[in-house]
Amino acid sequence: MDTKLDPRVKRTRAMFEKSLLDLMDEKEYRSITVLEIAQRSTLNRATFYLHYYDKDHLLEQILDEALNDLKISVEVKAVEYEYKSENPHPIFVRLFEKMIEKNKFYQIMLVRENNYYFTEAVRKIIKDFVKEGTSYMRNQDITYKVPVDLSVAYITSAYLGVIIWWLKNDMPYTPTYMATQLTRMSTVGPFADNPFLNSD
Amino acid sequence: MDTKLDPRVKRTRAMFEKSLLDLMDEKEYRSITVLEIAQRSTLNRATFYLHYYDKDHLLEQILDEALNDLKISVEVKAVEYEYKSENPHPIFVRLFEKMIEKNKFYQIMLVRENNYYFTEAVRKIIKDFVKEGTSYMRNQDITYKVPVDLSVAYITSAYLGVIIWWLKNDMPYTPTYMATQLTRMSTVGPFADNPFLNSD
DNA sequence: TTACTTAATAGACACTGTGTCTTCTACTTC
DNA sequence: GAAGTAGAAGACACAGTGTCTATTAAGTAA
Repeated sequence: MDTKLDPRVKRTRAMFEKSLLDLMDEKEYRSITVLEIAQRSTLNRATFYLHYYDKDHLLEQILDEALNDLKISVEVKAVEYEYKSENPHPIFVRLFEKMIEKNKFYQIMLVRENNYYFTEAVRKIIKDFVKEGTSYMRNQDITYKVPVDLSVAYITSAYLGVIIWWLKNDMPYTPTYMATQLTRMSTVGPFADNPFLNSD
Repeated sequence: MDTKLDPRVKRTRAMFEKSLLDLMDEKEYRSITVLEIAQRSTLNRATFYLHYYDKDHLLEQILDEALNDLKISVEVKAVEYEYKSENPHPIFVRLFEKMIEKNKFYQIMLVRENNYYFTEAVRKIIKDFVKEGTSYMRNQDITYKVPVDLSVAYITSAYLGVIIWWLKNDMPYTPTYMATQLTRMSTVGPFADNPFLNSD
């Protein structure tokens, strides 16, 4: 069903996708028109409507493809990981590596455009990862003082927010460093010696 | 300069503001037209352009007023606070109280519409609050293992994200409880006894 | 109260962008 | 080579924007 597509269709869609991405690199999404996308593609505006309902539909296709690509590289393929170690989870490292690989794309969607659909999809991926960690903790009979749903929302938002901060600031730290620091923040906190543990 | 406004102008602007807010309660911002706002206000469309450049400009005015209101209730008015105590910072509690007071507004802007301008302004308010806490820590000669800018981004995003989560879920916890849990999360972490501190 | 000033109305206008449709031409596939 | 489908080109009605002008209504100050 994927290979049996008319080569003209494949070519056309690829051109529309590339054009929108190029335009989004130059100006904000809101101000881009279907005519501009068509002209940039050297295709006719009517042809656009042969493939998409509207501009949003084209963007959605692009985002879905990117999300698929991200999900694949973050998939758990029999990764052995010891939660007690100081090393970050390899899947978490891969997330940062993917974002470096396609950093222009992620900067546009997560930072500049702050695209809700895409951001929430990335949040979901992070959330699933965070949930795995907390369910591991509960299996180890480690009890939470903070409600689990609240603490999952906390860590997920923190991870996502820092990733966006990191992209915005042109990725100043390596994937391994980032994954290590975030893991540290969500488990032992930011301090060298926790000053609050005595007064607890 | 505020009192010397023509009463007709005050009335007109208030009507436009109310109309847009009412409409945003019913449908998404994108789909609202200037004509609709005018009709809802029983005012003429041309009158709208006497006061605003466009729809975005009107929304900006509304958001600026709301931000001003929020900033005032979160202002540090000689609040005595002991950082070592288990009690949350009273200013932090006030933030949640304000959001309950105007919960419909905050739900629309921070959750449903996910308005970038407003969300970032709220983020800034939270960030300033977080920064105060970390600068207090540094004055106490408490050293950070995680870079400070990274840990500020982490805590700020976590706070903001949990606030949005809390609004989305119809504020299931009280302001004091929320402020307490978030303070706990950012200092001692989510666990009753931290299982990572031994292996550190 | 009157006279001056400014707001709001009502309707018209040009303009931009959308989404659809039709006819014609050019590929692709069998 | 013939049939089927994709894309081009241009026209269309429509919705919404922002501006402008002439007219009416409301506020202000002597």
